[in-house]
Amino acid sequence: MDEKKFCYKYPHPSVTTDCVIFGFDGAKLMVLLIERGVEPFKGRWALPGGFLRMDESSEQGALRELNEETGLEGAYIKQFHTFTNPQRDPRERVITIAYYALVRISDVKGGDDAARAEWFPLDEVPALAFDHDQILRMASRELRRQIHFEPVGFELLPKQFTMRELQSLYEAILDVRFDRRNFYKKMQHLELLTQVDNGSNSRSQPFIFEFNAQKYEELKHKGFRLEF
Amino acid sequence: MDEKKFCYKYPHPSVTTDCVIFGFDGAKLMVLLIERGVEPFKGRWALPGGFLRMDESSEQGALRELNEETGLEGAYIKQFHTFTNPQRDPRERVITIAYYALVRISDVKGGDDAARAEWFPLDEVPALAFDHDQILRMASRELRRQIHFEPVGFELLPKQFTMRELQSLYEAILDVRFDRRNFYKKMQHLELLTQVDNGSNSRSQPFIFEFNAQKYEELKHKGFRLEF
DNA sequence: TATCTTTGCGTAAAAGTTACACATCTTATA
DNA sequence: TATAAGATGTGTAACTTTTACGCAAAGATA
Repeated sequence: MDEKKFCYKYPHPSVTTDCVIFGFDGAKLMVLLIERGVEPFKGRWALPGGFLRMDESSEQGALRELNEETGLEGAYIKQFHTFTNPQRDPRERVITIAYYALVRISDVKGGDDAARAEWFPLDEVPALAFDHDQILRMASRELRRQIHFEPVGFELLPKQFTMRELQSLYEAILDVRFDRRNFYKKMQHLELLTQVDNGSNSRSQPFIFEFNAQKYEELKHKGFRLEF
Repeated sequence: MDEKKFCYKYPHPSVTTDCVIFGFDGAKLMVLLIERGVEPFKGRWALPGGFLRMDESSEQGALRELNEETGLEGAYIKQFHTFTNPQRDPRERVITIAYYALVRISDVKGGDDAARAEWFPLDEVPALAFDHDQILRMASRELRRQIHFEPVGFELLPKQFTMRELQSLYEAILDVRFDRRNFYKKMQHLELLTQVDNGSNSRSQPFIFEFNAQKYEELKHKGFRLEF
């Protein structure tokens, strides 16, 4: 079955989508990788991804791959760059449209694929297959940049969370430390969070918050910025 | 000559690069468009672009197209999105890797291509071919976003310029008005500009400035932000 | 000459950021 | 049980940045 029946006047590259799947375990930013079962780079860790079908957009393709790998539907994904180095795949010319996804680790189930999948702390990722190191680096940089302008962090947190959890998330992504009290006031001032009545209003039982989706959309449009 | 000799087991999309070429005429942000000479969309205005060759990266392809169209070498270009809607080209599946370029209008010569090319003010661009309206909108948005963080504006200005010209550029891109005196002080404080000795130090002969490339790189790395 | 515009510089009020202090409540520990 | 340790929500003063506007000097305009 090596029949090649799709013919063109000029050569065409193959097109794939790859996805950097970010999660947050409460302390560190994590990345989901899969172990390659075939050559080239057999046994090496790589980003999940696959070939783009002719009837789907790259976004649909990335969501499909994400679903096959994690069981998730409709997660937040963002296209951030297309990698086109002619030598990036040793077999043939392949360009890849790269996305990153923000997911809740607890929502991820084992994928359909038999491939072994594993979460790695972002700062402990081993050398990856192909140019995936480069893709991962750019994804991290773009996520950091995006989170300055859009409060996308909540995609990584459970629906309800404490101020400390939110702060830990931002500290992990931006790799900085904030003063707990100033962070608290800043967030309060942004009016992005809604306080949930958790009954017990005691001191060491921290308040529970939810993101205010309406305010989020507003800030996303008006331009939001988080700096300390 | 309809011989199709490049054959694959699975169908492959065509891959092109399109480029939104921005210029600044001293008052308005401009875009360079070309008039299509062939169907589909014959006679309509479109973004310059073309097919990606198998031995070049998309960046090389975009620079090549830019050179063919404007005669420019090594201009500033930035990849910002890849458009993959399966129906975006009525003939066949084509995905396009989109770039924007920042150029000095005065440096642009007529291109090699016989195609008619023309500068349009960004807010007076007619309906374009394919999905190029959408591509142009996203390019404008991304440029606005980028200019908040990186002082790329100087790519659009002559090497030497006055403070008022710089302010006009920022006002045109961001579509806002600044207080002349506050803009002046802010720029001074950033230390991004070098004052050129233009001999006559009189009041109504404004100072001439140049961008300080070293400081530019520094700010680009550290994270720069222009807000008023 | 008189008037207007442009430019560079100055300054005070408002807003935002930073660095802490503190009382309260819970949990851990002796 | 008493005490120490840690976490949380609130407050506040010093400092920096942003904003709004005044002003004099040098052309340009009439």
